[in-house]
Amino acid sequence: MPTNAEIAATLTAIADLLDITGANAFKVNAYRKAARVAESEVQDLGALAQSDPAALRKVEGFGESIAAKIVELATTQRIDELERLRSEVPAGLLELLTLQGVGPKTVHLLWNKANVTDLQSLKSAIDSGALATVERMGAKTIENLRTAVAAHEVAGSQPLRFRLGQAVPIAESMLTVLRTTAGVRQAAFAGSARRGRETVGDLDLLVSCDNHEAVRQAFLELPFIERVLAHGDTRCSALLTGGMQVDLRIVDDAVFGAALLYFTGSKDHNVFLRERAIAAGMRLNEYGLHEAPKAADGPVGSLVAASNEESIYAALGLHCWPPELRELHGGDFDQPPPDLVDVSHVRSELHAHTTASDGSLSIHELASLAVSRGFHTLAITDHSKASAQANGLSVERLRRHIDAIRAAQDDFPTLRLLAGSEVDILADGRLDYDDETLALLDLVVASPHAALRQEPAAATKRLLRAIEHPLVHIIGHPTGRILLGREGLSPDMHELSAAAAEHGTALEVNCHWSRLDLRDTHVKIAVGAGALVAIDCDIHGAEDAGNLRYGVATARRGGLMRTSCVNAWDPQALHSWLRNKRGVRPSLMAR
DNA sequence: GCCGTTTTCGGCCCGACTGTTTTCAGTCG
Repeated sequence: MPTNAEIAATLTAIADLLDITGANAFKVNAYRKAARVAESEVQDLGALAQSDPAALRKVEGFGESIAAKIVELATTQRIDELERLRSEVPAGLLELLTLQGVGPKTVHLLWNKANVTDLQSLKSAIDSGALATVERMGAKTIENLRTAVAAHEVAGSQPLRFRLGQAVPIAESMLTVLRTTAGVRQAAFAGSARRGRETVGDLDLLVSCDNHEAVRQAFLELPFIERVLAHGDTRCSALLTGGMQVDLRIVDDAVFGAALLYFTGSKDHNVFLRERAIAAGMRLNEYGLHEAPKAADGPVGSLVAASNEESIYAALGLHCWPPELRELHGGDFDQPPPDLVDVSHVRSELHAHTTASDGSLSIHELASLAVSRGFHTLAITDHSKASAQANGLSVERLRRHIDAIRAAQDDFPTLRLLAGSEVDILADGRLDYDDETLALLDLVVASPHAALRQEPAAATKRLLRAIEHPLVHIIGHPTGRILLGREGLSPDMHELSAAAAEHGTALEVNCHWSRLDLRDTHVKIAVGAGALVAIDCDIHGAEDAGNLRYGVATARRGGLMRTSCVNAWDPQALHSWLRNKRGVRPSLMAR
């Protein structure tokens, strides 16, 4: 049965092939949008296609034709239309679409006028001079193709993605420099980084100022810029060392909000807002919300809103939705957004390591860090014995460690120190300490660290057993995935979330930018099931505290409200849950 | 191909930049 990711990839393949054949652009767009929907959908579309095909039609972007193709894929493992397209279009042409500056029209031209069928034949056509005889292939275009092919051979055909926690610091360091440029009023990063996506393809920087030229110059002189792709009066694009693309937009300060809204996206959200503007007799672009033109080709009417995002949403009769939720939500935007958890709500760290296992801070250093973060509770959760690579604690060492934690409590009157453990969930779901040992602890985080290539059914059973364990409070990084590195477990997240809700066990969003596990779609499932969620930095060193923002962004993308986030509770609610988690009801939770 | 507070047909977001062209096509976001 195809996964949602496989369905998305299939729909994208159809879109790419249709594009190259010169199909109607709106049709191509429909497939691309359906692919984006499939990728972020929390229902198992393959299973739905088999059990209730009619339900597919209720998903935004799936009409009669695309729903039928998903059913066809789920029941026959193939799609006739896709096979037909593949027989028609040389397979090697798809790779050309990934070249910088090369789109479907150019591929179509290369294929039909220069007999190019893959990367190799494109190189030959460039080197032999054959391309120069083709229409619209001037010297500059051919040189750009040569550069794009060379870059592609270094980077590979997968478009580069960068992890959020690596991209954001780069964006902020660039903004810090740009803010010192004369005439700069406001500066921010936008795009998928502002929406908190776990990986980003590029950086979008936005600056408002009185002097466009000065900002442009300052940008082009930034360190790490390897190649300038484009530079105009309002837009510059450059590649950084390492391959990340950075796009700078320069606008007047009066329209900063409109530009920020537009460049934050998502694409689908922009389309939604612009259509809403048209329906209301207005026009929306990056320069503001205006009254519609009097005549079809006439100038736009008077300005309605532009200086900030809130005023634009308000003028469209909408609530201002947070960037993390500006993805695909169909008609949801007419409703007020949920009261999402925020970085400022988080008042406890429930997953932290000391030098006793693989952390770099002592108990006292960790506690001081927690105090400086304004927290009321810190759980010390070093590794259990099975994590030998992380110097996991034997039962004897754990008992001494608990004593040391209890002894340190006296030095921190405003902070409640909890003696905890991050206990390995073994491959069969047993825990790495016996119940008698676990009962000594104030808090138990149970996490999978090994056997991360289990079959989904085995992984589900394994994690369910830990969720149902009465002494477990939190399931740490439930899938064990490493972004852009390791897929991790693929348990049935609906089943896990339902069990977590029933047993009062929290599922963790691990804030480290290489994990972000639970991921956004999993948080959404957990929220839908009414499960509790913990947001923890899994602190190994002081710098890890700065990752909180990434975990919170991931949780917000999943729609997590502060009432369901145990780290946002006041001390009474949190400690009451820890003592007897089954009994906790929302009335006990902090508001 | 999708969709509906202009609803089953006729729309579908819109502007910047580049390069090849003398007014525009293609790409990108």
